Amino acid sequence: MSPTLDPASEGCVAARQVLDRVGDKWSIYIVMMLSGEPMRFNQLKRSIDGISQRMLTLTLRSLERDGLVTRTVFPTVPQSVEYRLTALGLTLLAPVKTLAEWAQANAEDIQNARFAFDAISINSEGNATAGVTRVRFG
Amino acid sequence: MSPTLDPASEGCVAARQVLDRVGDKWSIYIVMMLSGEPMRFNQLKRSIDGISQRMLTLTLRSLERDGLVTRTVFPTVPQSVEYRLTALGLTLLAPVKTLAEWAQANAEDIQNARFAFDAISINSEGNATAGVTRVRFG
DNA sequence: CCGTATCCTCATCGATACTG
DNA sequence: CAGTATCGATGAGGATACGG
Repeated sequence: MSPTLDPASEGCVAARQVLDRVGDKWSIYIVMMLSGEPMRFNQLKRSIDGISQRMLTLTLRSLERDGLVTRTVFPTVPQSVEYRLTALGLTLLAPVKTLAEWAQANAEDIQNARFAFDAISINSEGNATAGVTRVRFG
Repeated sequence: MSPTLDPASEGCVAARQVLDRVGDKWSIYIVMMLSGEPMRFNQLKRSIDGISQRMLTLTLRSLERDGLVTRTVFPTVPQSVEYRLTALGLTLLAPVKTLAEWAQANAEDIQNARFAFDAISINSEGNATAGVTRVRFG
């Protein structure tokens, strides 16, 4: 079909930009947590297992900077801060879900491929037939 | 619509798995380069600007391990090695393109949001009205 | 409650040099 | 041509402590 996409092409560059944005350790979790309702800082912190206060702050700031999330301070005592997806942030959910669906659909295949690959690696790969060293499975 | 996705839910975990797979610096470029035709090692190296021999090898191995790419050695002199997307690897192109399209559609909005955010940061953020410190733009 | 500031660790990645 | 081996720099990210 498509005749090889040049890495300098718009599509490649664009893809990498989203990945730089959302490919880090925590952004996805935060975006998905906010997909339903706005949440407060510590509420997010408790919901996302393993995230440090530092990384939650940093990731939220960066999402806010990119216009995906708004931060609203309520002058209660003690203060409370609410984070909410913007309209732009909401549109991000669709492509992310597409990605998640691909993952769920193919997780098993990938697992099998890994097992097969690792199994061969252990056997020190020896028996290549006619110069072809391809992983075979199934 | 959706009532907040738990980060431990399948969708979240799945999404992070793909991102771990394809969110690194070079995988996307390689997958997209191979989307049209199979390519040889140095051919890839020349095509992907800035990639080191080391990272090309590592990334290709990891793609091979996950069953996204096949590696075929031809016993020519000097030897040549051909990399090709598997059927599974080809299916990855669709979700990646979805992501790329989102990026292209919203790149400008994100840029504007960044400019706005950075501008406010410089002004030392001062004038919050009624406890709300939201970035406003447009 | 919602952060910021420091320190420290570990993985990632580039550069370089060397083999079949 | 297609790698592997080694080293060093950089930065992401956790732990902890403190401030508004």
